[in-house]
Amino acid sequence: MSNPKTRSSFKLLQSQCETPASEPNPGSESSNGGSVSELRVFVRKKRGRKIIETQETKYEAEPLDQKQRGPPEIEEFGYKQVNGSFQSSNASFANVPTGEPPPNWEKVLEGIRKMRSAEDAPVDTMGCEKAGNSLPPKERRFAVLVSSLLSSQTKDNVTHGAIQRLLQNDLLAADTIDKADEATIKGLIYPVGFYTRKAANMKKIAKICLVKYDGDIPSSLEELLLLPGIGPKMAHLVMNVGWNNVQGICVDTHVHRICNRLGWVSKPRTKQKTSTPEETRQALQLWLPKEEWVPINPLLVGFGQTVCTPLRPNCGMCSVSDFCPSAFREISRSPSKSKSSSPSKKL
DNA sequence: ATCCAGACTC
DNA sequence: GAGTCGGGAT
Repeated sequence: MSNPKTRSSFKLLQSQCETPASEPNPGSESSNGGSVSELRVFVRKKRGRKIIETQETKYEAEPLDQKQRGPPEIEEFGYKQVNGSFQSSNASFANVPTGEPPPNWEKVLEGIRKMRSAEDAPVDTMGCEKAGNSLPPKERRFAVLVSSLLSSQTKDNVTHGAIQRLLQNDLLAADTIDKADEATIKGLIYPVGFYTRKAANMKKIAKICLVKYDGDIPSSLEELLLLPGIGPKMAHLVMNVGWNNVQGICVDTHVHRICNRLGWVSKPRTKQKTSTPEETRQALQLWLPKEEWVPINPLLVGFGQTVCTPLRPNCGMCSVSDFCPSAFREISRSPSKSKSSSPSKKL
């Protein structure tokens, strides 16, 4: 059956724009850009939370002060401080999986691929990057960032419409968004999910990109994570699509849920399920070969929307249920709210 | 009325 | 860890 309500943001991943690896990385330079006049950007990490403020005063950037706060929570990204400035972390990231792969994982993956292809999944082949394709690299990357921001919790066509309206109004670049009215942006991106916050985040992101990255986007994972509204999932997506640089697996709730059902991930040194997508990502990266890091997402997203659904997984139609420890075992969620003694009576 | 799904707050 | 945001689909 067709699946018209694909809300994956990962169509972005499918058609990889040709991004020369030799592209300049303005964002990876030190954060002391300097010569921008009147603007002030504080980027600071406090107990793992983002604190980002922008004001119309003087430019000044503060790198993360991890020393003062104990061990950083993103140490695995290879974050480093050198003379108070950021350093690109690509080289320091250990990307060789060393953990023990779960049994039959290759069969399971192949089985899921078959299910997905048989189902003519429409998950991809269009997307916001189309709008960006005609743009020069810097603008294209910015469009990718905005598209990612908008696409979360939003269906493809809605996201696409919003991007088109932004494009028509010349509001898909850092400088123009920075000047634009927040209410205008809000109106243009409606009805994407959480449009109010996203409009505000777009303004902040535009300002930060303008001041700190000369209108480009951050080129490292940890700097992307500092942008408001950009969390682990989107940061990895943007690294993949925007920079063609795979730093980690893009784990959303589908990947999180399915990997746990399959018994592919667990908390360190235990057999307990992971409790967050971040935890899942780290556990998965311990053993999954890197060639699979990008394709695993669109694969499991589609699978998770059609077969291995959150509420009632269709184990009966799943060809890999024999390998799945959770097959036919997931019971309906706790009927927490049903009040009346007889839940079947509805009027 | 419930579910969806990512980032963030408390 | 639970609640919040904001629509749309069911």
